[in-house]
Amino acid sequence: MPRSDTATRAAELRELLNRALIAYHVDDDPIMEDAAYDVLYDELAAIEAEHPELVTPDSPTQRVGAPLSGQFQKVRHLSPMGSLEKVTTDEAIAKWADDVRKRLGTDEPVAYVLEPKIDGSAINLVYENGAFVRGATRGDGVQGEDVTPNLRTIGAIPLQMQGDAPPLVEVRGEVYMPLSGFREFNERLVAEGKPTAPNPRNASAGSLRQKDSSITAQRPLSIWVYGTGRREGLDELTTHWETLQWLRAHGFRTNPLAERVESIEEIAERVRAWELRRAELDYEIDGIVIKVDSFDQQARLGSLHERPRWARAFKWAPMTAVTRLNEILIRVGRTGALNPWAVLEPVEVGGVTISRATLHNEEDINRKEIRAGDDVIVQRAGDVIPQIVGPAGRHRRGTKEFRMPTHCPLCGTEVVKPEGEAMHRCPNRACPSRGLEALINWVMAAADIDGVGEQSVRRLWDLGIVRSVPELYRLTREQLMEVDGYAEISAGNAIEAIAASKAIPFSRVLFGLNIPDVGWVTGQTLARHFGTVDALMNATQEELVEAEGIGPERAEAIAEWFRDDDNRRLVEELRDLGLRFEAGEEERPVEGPLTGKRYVVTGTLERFTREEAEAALEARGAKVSDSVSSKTTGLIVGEEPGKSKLTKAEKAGVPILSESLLVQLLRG
DNA sequence: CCGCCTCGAGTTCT
DNA sequence: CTCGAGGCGG
Repeated sequence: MPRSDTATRAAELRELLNRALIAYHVDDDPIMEDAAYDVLYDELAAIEAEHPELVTPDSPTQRVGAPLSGQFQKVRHLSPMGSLEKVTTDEAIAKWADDVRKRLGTDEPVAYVLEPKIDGSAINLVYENGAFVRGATRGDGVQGEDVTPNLRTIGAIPLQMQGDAPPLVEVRGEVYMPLSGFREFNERLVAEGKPTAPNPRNASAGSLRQKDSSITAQRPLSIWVYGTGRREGLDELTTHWETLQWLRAHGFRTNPLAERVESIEEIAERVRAWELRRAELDYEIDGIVIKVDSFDQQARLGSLHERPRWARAFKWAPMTAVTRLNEILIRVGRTGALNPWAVLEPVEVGGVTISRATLHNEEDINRKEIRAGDDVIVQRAGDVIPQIVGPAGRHRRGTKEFRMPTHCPLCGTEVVKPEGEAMHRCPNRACPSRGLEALINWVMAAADIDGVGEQSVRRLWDLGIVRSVPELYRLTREQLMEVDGYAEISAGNAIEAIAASKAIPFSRVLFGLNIPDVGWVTGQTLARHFGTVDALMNATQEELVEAEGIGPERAEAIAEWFRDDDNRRLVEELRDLGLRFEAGEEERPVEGPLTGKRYVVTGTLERFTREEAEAALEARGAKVSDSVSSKTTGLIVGEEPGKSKLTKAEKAGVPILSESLLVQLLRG
């Protein structure tokens, strides 16, 4: 082949391959198969090997260079890469927009551009006459590290700009690792026995700082370009939105989700829409960047402390975080169940600081490979209660699988774990933890005594003053005043509240006795069915099964509890103290306009507390339960409702009622 | 015997 | 709120 023809062919191939790269990475619309690309790439590489003088800097074969020896060079950005002021609430956005309007004049229209805030590495790319000459990390904003060889390996970064090129332009973007690529990358690391990367941001930042660009070339990196720094000869661009279009037209990968809005109200609405869409993306975004569109307005707004007044970064409170699990402790519940919980290095998740989390049971802990001493991922997804998802990355050296203690940490009794059950239990009925937890349950839940809190109960227990429910009712004001925090008046009030709680209905007394499997509802069932404690105490298993919701298992557990002499003595003691052991008014089923209906209440109501609303419904004969099923008549929804209840109601076709409808319902 | 439903129990933070 | 498990109807 004559030399000139070879040169023509090389140029053709270069042009075609570069176009294919843009189609694949930028337009997301491939123009050739991977295999075809490889064939053409090999052809070009062969020509270049034979005619080194035909190699050009923008040739796709030139994306991987020689390994770097020594440190990365520091380079000054031509114009500084500022940082954005953060906002986390709708109100803060509104306040900012207000400030913008005031500074620009209240009747001047302002348009905003919203873009996803990519969680990756901020990068500055310098193009001279259309050629990519240098790229650097953000660094401190003034100077960063020159990582040009590594950036050249990223297919989505054009080595030569498309179309007319200005003499000089700095192009800014965020290099990131797509989630799909991140998963594969970590799988490869696992296969090679290497430590995995904790998150995509670390993986991309680490990839950019490789000394050998052939390693970076193997990493699944991409870029979203979002603007320019210094630019020469681009005076025709007068808005940010136009700049994004221009960048895209010149072969840069701009994010298709970017939007231009003309009112501040739309911003709040878009922010919410994106929060929902966020989980579907193949990359992580931690917020939304909001910019005033017009360059003229941007210039007039200026900056404050190096931060532009014309832009804000809206950030969602992260719903997961990584922190150290310091210790796994055991708490023994009122039924003797051993409950492991994690002591965490305090960390902020979803706007609140988390320092502890429950870990359910041994099997669950080890299935998730949770170990004391490791860094773990803490999550607060949708719900309020934090959970530990698993270890963040590799186990630290020396951390060991969790083992439930073989003996109760409080009384030393050997722990049992019945076949097929998930929970370990301390079988000692006299275990101090059970007595204490039972007392707390009485004060906080069953009798719900005002003026005495969990901490006071614990202190009374520790001081040895109150170690049982009867002792609580024999407590004197003088004794209570030995506890910190109680003066004459508060102690007197508390003693009165304790005495008043003797009047709680029979069903609540039953709940407070700590009979296994007897809670709020079963207490009520038993009170109604048997009427008196004597009838209940002497009931056989067969008689117990007659009651609604009591099967053989519960019947046996209840009968066994009442066979125990200590328990029978407790009942007698409480009866002598004046507690109620006969069903009264409260236990009589209410007949009313809403008899036979079942409601569930979720969220915060304006005119009542949840308890008041539930009591009002029950007073009219309705049954209030706490989970939605197809049998639910209606779900009453207040502010900030539980999402799972709403979706379940929608699925089951259960009507959703507002507070005003509830009021109408109560009126009849 | 399976699947739905309900109950019990343990729980986090401000 | 969520999980585990008993109750119970199909």
